Amino acid sequence: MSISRGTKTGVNYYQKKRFFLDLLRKKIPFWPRIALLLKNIVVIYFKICDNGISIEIKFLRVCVMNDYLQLAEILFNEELPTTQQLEALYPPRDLKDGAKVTRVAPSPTGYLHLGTLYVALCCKMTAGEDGVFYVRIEDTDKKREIDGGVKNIIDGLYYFGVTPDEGYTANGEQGKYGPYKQSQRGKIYRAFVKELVKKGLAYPCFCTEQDLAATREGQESRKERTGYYGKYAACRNLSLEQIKEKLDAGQPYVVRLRSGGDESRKITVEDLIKGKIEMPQNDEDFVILKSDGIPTYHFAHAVDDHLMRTTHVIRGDEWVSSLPKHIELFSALGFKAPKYAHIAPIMKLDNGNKRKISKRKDPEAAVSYFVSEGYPAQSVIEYLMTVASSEFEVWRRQNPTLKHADFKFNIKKMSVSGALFDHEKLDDVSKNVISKFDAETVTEAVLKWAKEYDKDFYEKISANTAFLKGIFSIDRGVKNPRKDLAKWRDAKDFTRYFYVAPGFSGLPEHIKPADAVKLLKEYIKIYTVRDSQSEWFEDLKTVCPAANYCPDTREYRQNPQNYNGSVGDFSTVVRICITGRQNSPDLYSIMKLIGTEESLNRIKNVIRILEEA
RNA sequence: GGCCCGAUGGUCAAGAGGCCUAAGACACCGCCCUUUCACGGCGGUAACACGAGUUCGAAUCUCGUUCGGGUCACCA
Repeated sequence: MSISRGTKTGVNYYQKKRFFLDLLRKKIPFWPRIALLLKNIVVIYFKICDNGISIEIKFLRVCVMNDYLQLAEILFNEELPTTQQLEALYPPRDLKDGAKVTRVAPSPTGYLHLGTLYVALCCKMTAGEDGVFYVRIEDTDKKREIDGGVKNIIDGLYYFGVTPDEGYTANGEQGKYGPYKQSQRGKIYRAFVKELVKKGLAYPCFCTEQDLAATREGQESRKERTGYYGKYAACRNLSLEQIKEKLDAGQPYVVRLRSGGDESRKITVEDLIKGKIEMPQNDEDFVILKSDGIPTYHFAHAVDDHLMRTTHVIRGDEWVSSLPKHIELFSALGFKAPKYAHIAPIMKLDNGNKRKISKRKDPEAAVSYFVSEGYPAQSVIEYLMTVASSEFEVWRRQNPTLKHADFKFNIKKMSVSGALFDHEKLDDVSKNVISKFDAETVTEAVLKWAKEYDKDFYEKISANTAFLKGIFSIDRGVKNPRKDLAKWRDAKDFTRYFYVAPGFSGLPEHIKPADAVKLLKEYIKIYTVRDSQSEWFEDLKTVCPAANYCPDTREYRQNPQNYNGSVGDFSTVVRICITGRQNSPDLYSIMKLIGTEESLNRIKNVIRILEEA
């Protein structure tokens, strides 16, 4: 991070320039101007005697200070810590060299957003073992705040294992850099605003909404850049008397930064993800303290991230455009700016156009969606990791058993533009995750999910959990497990035929119903539960000749013309009888699990249907 | 509209002037394995937005066009 004009002293380039311009433009009334000049002379004299450098710097401070000092006292007539005290209260962190301090700063306006989770994950991965990842609550907009908003967010973060080291945690506030809720940091913000006012870097503005709308309209009709800057900054040069008058009249006001920026000059920011970003300097006198005394995001960001000693500000890239404001703020406050990393948002396809995933339109925007669908937390995190880093998947294949946190995450390698949310990919990732779970884990998870999100299903499966576990034990725990389940909600359909006999939806075309009937009739005569799958299969083979089906698949493949079908086809018929589908886990296990009687009933039922047809 | 940013298959992406006849993953299709269903293995379809320039040589650097995204509040 760098700024095109360095600031070596307490007073920056903007201030110097502004003072001279104001002087030249005669914005300062006549007598004070003379007074200023007189004082000026003295200072200049001093400075020349001293060391002869930075004459104008000292003079600004001395001359205008009186009014500003008074203003500050009037505006902030309360006991406030000094900024020096605050600096001492929140000293630089004692961490290993190169350790990173990151944070996620959600506002409690609803549920946890997928984007917030994503950013939080990147923050936590960046902080790693040595660093600190903390949660700060940005509740500076009281209008949008909702009840339980903070809890929603923290619970969500914990559910997905993106647990903070500091700030808002499950155990309440933790850490020495708090409070971590902006609504509780009023004095801190006001202390810094006061300091700014003292330096002439901030001033009260009494413009009403209507005033602002009017200037905006004027600007628009003249095709000028809109905003509160330069000559449009109506309250910028109010005299102390004028301000007092309005204050006495009880007019509400905001505090604005007195910007020293020049729109024709550029700032350069080295973003960790996007690289070099060049933008015009900020020249807007934007609001730093709202009329309710609460700071805006911009101001809170500068103060909090400085005081909380954040080293890496990782946030959504919708913030890129306010970077000039933040840079100027850090400079005005005399803070060292943190490193920035702006993450591209997760997008959605909407009518062929990409757009940011939206709370209103997309169920996936709320992480609660993934919870209610029954995606294991780990699946969502794994998926988010694949989006965050293209190297993650390769690493995962090489290290199937390690935790995602062991992956060496490099935020610099993140994609510059937004990725489309890919449901199919999520399902694939999740199937892999679930396929590695053991039966016990799956059973418990499904039970837990169903209890919360599908009562009927829960009633059904909780009656006999051993049976349920039996279902999930089939083909599980082997070297290459099946991948039937992407989410717990899938379990309902997946387990359905274990509980109720399936409907009959027909045979594949190449199997003649008459043949099927012959085979099945023979089969029910001999069916009995066997001790092994191979014995079970032998039974199928034994029945085959009844309809001239070939018991040997290889032989059948070589001479299909000699047969009506193969033992493979017959097993499909049985599968359809038992499960109602052509695709299921190991049939032998299923039949064993549902029991001989039920198996025979299902087969008999299909025989009847086929004969009636 | 101003200001920023971006553009490689349907999707996510590797790619840093010659290793590019452009990797890998998802999806799709085919084959193999297999006692069925799967799992797995192998293979296939499919991309450098367009136009100039720089260069012996461009997916890669520059400019322009087009398209896409973000942002322009007393919201974060």
